[in-house]
Formats: sequence, structure tokens, C-alpha cells
Amino acid sequence: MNLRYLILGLITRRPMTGYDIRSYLKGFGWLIGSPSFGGLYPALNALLEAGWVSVEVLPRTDKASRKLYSVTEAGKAGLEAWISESATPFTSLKAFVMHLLLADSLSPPALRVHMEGRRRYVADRCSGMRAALATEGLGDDRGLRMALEYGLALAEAELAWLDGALAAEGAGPESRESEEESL
Amino acid sequence: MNLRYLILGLITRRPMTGYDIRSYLKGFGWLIGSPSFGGLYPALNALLEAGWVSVEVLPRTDKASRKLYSVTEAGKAGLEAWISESATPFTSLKAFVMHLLLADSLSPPALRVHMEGRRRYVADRCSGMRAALATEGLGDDRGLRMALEYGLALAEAELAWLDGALAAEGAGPESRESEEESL
DNA sequence: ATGTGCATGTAACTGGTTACATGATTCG
DNA sequence: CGAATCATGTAACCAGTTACATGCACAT
Repeated sequence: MNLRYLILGLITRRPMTGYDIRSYLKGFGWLIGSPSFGGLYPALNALLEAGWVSVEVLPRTDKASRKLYSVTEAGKAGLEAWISESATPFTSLKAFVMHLLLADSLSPPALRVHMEGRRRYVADRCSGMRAALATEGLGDDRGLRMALEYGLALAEAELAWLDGALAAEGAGPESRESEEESL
Repeated sequence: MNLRYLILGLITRRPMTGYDIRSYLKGFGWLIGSPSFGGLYPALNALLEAGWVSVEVLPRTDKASRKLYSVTEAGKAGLEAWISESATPFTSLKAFVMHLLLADSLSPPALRVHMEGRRRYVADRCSGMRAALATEGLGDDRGLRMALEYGLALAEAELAWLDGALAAEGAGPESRESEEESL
């Protein structure tokens, strides 16, 4: 179901073929995973049946014809409903990246809400991991310690980015409460 | 299948119940996702059938009895085979975190290989994203730009962490070639 | 000639999730 | 008195992957 909305968001920018979508998404594969054709084409057909996308067949001389997909009004509405309804905070990195990628179909305030929710969540995970690193008997447990340190490094980078993005976006910092990052 | 090996790795440290495993993994949920009981318990039973784990039933007075799972020799062997065989570089963040978490079942040199592979991969993604940010007409495409900037921030943090971890680990930096991070 | 990129699809499988069923204990 | 935590499980479902099938163009 995720894939459906991601496709929808991508072809909102510009019409694309299945192959295009795959290539495009490959660049984000390490963050959100890129879909296989076996999932992609059926998803496009499902969207077509639902009336959320339309297709333009581009025949090529004696090659298989390309199929350019575009979003319909119904598709746009469906996507927007899904994005704004989708639960914040995003507890998975993948979900958050997906929503960032789809930010164009979201109103600036709604985007802000999503980002602030994510910020709170990541800040929380951050302190959780710090606590785990501090308290547990980790000397024996190299794997756990590494995973925690790695996670912490990523979480801190994400917090920094989120703060920057939130500041760059709307001017007003609103929800500043328990945000001291005491390392 | 992933879940099976993750479970195996966790109970290698200390015997755990299904519930324990779930709680433990919740802390990493934002990075690797935490399994539901509907996936966890069947996985434990599958491991039991395969002879990779053994179970000790701890009856509690008139409560449902807890089941403590431990790894068998066969399980250890299976896990080690899987980890060392698993393809490097890890193209997904989730896969890499999982392997970090399981690092205790891996020889130091093998761990190093995994980390170096990951480093190369992330460095590559890094330059890919920088190129995308530099060249494409991004003014119109807020979502894409944000996703790229976010990805880049995470990738850079990961590179920094990997370099630190690799330096801390074995002393010798071996594979230094095209590693200038020119921002 | 062999492989890689373009381009679309189907069928079988599977690794999970969701929802349900059960029940004691403890905390607010 | 209701909610959360502890604790285990089953059945239905489904969103994906893997492997297969096809075929042209272009580079090595």
C-alpha cells in the first residue's frame, strides 16, 4: 500500500513510466528500499483500475511500447488524504523519508507538524539510547554497543538536520520545551 | 528469515522469552522495525523445530508459563554461516544495523570487511546525492531536495561514525584510496 | 558473442502484519 | 474501575520479492 502512494507522489511531479519510477527510486534505495518490477507493475495497474492514475501508451517502432502514467484528480485527492492522515510521529526512518519525498503534496503547516513530531520522536530515541549506553553493562556486548553508538550518531545528525530545516522553513520556533541535548 | 537470525543473535547473548525479545527490539524499532508477536512466536517455533534453539519452560503459579529460549550449537553455526555469507555491501540501513547488532557472532576481520564495504557504499551514495543536489533543477521540487539533504546529512554522519569505529577497531587503515569527502 | 540498459509483465511464494483470543497483575 | 504491562499464541490476509518469460539496442 505504501508503494502505491509513493508512486502517486512521484508521478504528481511529472508523468513517468514504471521503469522511470524504478530508476528514480534506486537512488533512495539505501533509505527506503527500491521496489522490484514484480511489485511495481501490479501496483500501477491497481492504481489504474482505481482511477487514480491514467496512462498514455507511447508506441515505439517495433519495440514494446512505453506506458506513461499520470495522476488523476482522484489520485491527487487520495494521496493528499493519505499523507495528512498518516500518523505522526513517524516511528520508522523509511516512513519519514517517504513523507519527505512526498512533501510537495502536503501543506507547509502539515509538513511542519510532521517534522516536529519526528523531531520529538527522534529526540526521545536519542535519550533512550544515551541512557542504554550509560547504564547497561556493555563491556561484554560489542554488538549492542556499536548498534547504539551508530544509532545515536544517526539520531543526532537527524536532529541537527531537522532543526535546520524547521528553522529555514517557517520563521517561528513554536514547540521549544525539553530540548536540551546534553551530551 | 531475517527475523530468525536476529532472534538467534539476541538469544546468543542470554536466553530470552519472546516477550523479552520484543521489548529489547523496540528500542531499535525506528532503525530496523520491531516485529509483532504474530511474527515472533511462529519464528521461535520454527527455530525450535529446526533444532536451532532449545526452550526451557518456566511455570509460574497459575499464570501462563514463560518460555526461555536458548541457542543450540546448530543454531550458533547457522547464524555464523549466515552472517559471514551475507552479501557485503549492505545496501539497506536496516540490514547494516542488524549486522552490527549481531557483531558478536562475527570474527573481527569479518566485521571489518562488512564495515568497509558499507563505508564504500555510503560514500558512493553520498556523492550520488551531492551530484543530484548540484545538477538537477530542484527549485521546484521541495520534497526531492529535502529528501536528498536529509539523506546526505545521515550519510555523512554514518561515514564519520564508520571512520571512527574503523580507526578505533584495528589500528591499520588499509583501504584508503578515493576517500576525499569534498563538500 | 556477451552483457548491460531499456521496457513490460506474470505466477508462485513468503515473511511478515493485523486482528483476534485469553488471562493474571499492578498502577493510577 | 479502567488501563497498562506481562505473556503466549492462532488465522487470515497482503504487500511485497524471486524467478521466469520476452525482446530490441548498443557497447565491449
